[in-house]
Amino acid sequence: MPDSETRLGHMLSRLRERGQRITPQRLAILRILADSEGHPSVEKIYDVVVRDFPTTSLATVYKTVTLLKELGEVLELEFSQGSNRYDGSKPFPHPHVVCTRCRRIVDPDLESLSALTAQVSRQTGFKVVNHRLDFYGLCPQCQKEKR
Amino acid sequence: MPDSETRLGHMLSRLRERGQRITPQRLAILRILADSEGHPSVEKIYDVVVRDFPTTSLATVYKTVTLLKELGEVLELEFSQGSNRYDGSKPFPHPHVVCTRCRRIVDPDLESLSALTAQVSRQTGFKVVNHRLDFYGLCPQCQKEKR
DNA sequence: CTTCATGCAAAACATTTGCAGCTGG
DNA sequence: CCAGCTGCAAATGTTTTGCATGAAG
Repeated sequence: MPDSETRLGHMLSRLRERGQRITPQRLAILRILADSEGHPSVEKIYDVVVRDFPTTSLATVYKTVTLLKELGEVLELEFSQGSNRYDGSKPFPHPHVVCTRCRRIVDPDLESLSALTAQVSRQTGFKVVNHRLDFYGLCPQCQKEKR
Repeated sequence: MPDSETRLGHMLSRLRERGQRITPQRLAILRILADSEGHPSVEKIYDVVVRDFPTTSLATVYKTVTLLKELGEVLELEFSQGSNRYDGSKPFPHPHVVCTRCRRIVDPDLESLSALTAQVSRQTGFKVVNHRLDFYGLCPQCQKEKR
């Protein structure tokens, strides 16, 4: 698979065409986000990056994530309690299932919400450009645990 | 309409049956939440309550809202940037439309998501107990404004 | 070389907590 | 009375910002 067709390759060229630099730290952050199955938090990304670059700071991770957000290359899932979670592999709105116990987040396969979006637009007069659909509950593993 | 059938009346009895006190500040907070068309933030509630009770503190509002949340008598809409918003008139999950410019929040009328919820449950093995569906965009008023 | 990025520390916010004093029932 | 509430201030946790130094291109 040619580099330009991978998520990482795409992210890299988006950065380059904006004249942004590719530093080793950035590359490490991009790698993690590009195939982020786990919807990592900034802290989680940081934990992995410091292994290779011990002087890395949280601020740097925040700055890079913010940059990618502006480019639309990462999807941010906001949570007011606990930290935000990020998805760089599917940077477009899609449903999530969130375990309220262990905070695991997975992607279910669902029909698109375009019909619903159109209906909302018609009804409220809003120009709808984004949406968020989360389901909350207990993941299979947490259902087995006591309490 | 008998008191027990209003949202306010219902909230009051829920508090009483748990042995919680009805203070003047609490009553004021409950009133605002009971017919909260505007999905107010804690700050917004506070602003209104201080008019009548100038010594009121933000902490008190937070504490009362937390209490109502535990009782399931208020729905919390979490936002990591900006403050959380609360709905005491419909304290069960329902879709919202959020203006990304002025932060106005309105309730569209949509079919229930029970079919979707069941599908998610089946597919992921999660025990789904809650959901959140937000649409983001510009409200009619903000579409008219420049920029 | 000249931006732009990094990394530290401090600031900014929303929210929570500890605790002395107050008050509803 | 007295358990529960209030209000102040301090603490918390996440994210942002300022700025001097460093490195990518």
